[in-house]
Amino acid sequence: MGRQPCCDKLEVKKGPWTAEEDKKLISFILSNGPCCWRAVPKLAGLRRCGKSCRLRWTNYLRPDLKRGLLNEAEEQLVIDLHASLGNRWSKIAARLPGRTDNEIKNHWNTHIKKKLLNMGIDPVTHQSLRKETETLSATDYLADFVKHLPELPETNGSDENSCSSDERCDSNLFKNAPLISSLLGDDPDIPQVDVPWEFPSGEQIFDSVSWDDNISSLLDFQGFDCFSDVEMNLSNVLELRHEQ
DNA sequence: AACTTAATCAACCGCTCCGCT
DNA sequence: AAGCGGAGCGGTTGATTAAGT
Repeated sequence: MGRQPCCDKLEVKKGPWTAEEDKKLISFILSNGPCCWRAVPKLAGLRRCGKSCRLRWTNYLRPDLKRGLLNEAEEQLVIDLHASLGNRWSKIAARLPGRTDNEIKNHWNTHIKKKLLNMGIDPVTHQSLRKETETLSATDYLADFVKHLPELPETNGSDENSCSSDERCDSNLFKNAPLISSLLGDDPDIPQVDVPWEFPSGEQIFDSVSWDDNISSLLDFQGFDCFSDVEMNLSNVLELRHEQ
């Protein structure tokens, strides 16, 4: 006797949420509060799994969410927290108001991890990756790096396999390896891995604004131009929430 | 302009945790 | 104490977009 599935998989819709679905969910949650997720889809008139509704609300629709990339301070905080908490994204997210575990996890995997690696820091242990290599000379390090490059097919001297098209021979290969780049630079004896942190120019849509500002921005941002009924409920809900 | 590759992030899946009976 | 069910968590997938050729 197995456990009942959380929802009828034949009946539920999957994939990206439509604006209409978002509207229904927001309207329902604002009127009734986020409770009993299993019942939410039915009560809100959605053909979605309760789990999916919860995720959509907590990760995307919640009015107290910030939008846009994590700023430098937030990123540093994530790194610090990760060093002590590990991959406990929800715990980390709890320390960053307006950020979700999913958002932080994604940001970690796509941005921070790479930055730490570029800085010579192991993103798992937060220890320097260069412990073993920092005593090597630059030449030894370079030799060690090249030795560990993936094996490539033997060349037979023909043009199509010649070095010009070979990744191993492409100087661009080193462009993403700051340590190697620095070794190839002016002062190879002192590897410099001071890679600037890149922040795409995306400005914060929601920076440090109030809950009330956030929700009105949310409604604007989601492009719901027929939201007057929700907005009418909104101030009541907000007042209730703030009183609690 | 067309195609390919890489990057991003919303959403899903399966597991664990925890409260209730 | 054991079993059940709902909620939450973390890992992974896949669609979309951007960048490169």
